[in-house]
Amino acid sequence: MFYESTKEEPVYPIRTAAKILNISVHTIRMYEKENLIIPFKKSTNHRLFSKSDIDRINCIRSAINNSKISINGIKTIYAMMPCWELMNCAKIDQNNCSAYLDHHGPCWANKGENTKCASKNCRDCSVYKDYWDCGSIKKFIKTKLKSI
Amino acid sequence: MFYESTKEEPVYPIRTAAKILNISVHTIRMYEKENLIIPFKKSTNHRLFSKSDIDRINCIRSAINNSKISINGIKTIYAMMPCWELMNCAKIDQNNCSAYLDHHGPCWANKGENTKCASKNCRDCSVYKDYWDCGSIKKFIKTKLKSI
DNA sequence: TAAAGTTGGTATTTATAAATATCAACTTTT
DNA sequence: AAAAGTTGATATTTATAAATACCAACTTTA
Repeated sequence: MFYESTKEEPVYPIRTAAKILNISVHTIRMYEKENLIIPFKKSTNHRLFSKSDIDRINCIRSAINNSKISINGIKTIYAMMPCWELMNCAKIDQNNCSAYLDHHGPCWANKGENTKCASKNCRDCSVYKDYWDCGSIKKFIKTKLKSI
Repeated sequence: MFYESTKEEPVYPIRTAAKILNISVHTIRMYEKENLIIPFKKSTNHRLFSKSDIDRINCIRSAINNSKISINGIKTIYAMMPCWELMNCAKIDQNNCSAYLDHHGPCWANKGENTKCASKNCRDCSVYKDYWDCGSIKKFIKTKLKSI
């Protein structure tokens, strides 16, 4: 019952989401292909979007249209997020993980085969859910560095 | 004498730099206007570029042309650099400094009026000189977090 | 079971970022 | 003092990222 009332509940089919966002269905699917979003998928492979997904996509569109950051730019900014700190990854995992080593995309597009993330659903991960704008990513870095 | 031999020595007039980089003079000036580069300026306001400047501009062009990151994207990535850590800024300076608070451009485009950076020439600062690609910025974050 | 909606794919359009061209005034060099 | 180069500013071109349109096959809904 609690879950039902959260912003995370996947409720909107893609067409409804597109209408809310005032964009085309295919634009949303492009964002998925580019690894900017991870929609919920039903067993039949149909996508469902939550209120939080709508917020997230609105943020992406603002980055593109207002801040004039390209999609590849957004992916690179996502790559700056110190996911290994949030997830408390072991040193050995870090060096097996292209999310740690690389800087071309978000961790959920890069996760290593043998890390603790490999078996997880990134849609439910805090790195994905809570850090999708530049401000919150920089804020995370600040907070972590403050504890040195 | 030692200085004369470094990569930092400003030696190329803008036209020469443009020829080396195989771009137009105005493209270089646009990068400066966008705060991606800080050319050395003679007393007559004419620009001079060092070997290091050439490397830096080549890196910027690769980000634009190969990685497909827009100029505003590059500026936002620069904004992720924890300059306050490298500079050991006082807490009080941090909260007066838009480089710390903002995330729309590099610190040298944002430095606060009353911080220790205000009177410095950013061209000579390590933040500007040593952290101009995504790899080195992420690496800095990694290294700093490791010492927690 | 008919209507409405979704899937992945390719092809096309559109919007605009990035780069270039042009300009008169000024500076440096030889 | 003439030639070469630079300055900032505006206007224009070009390259392409972002978004849209279209498609046949499949799924859901009522």
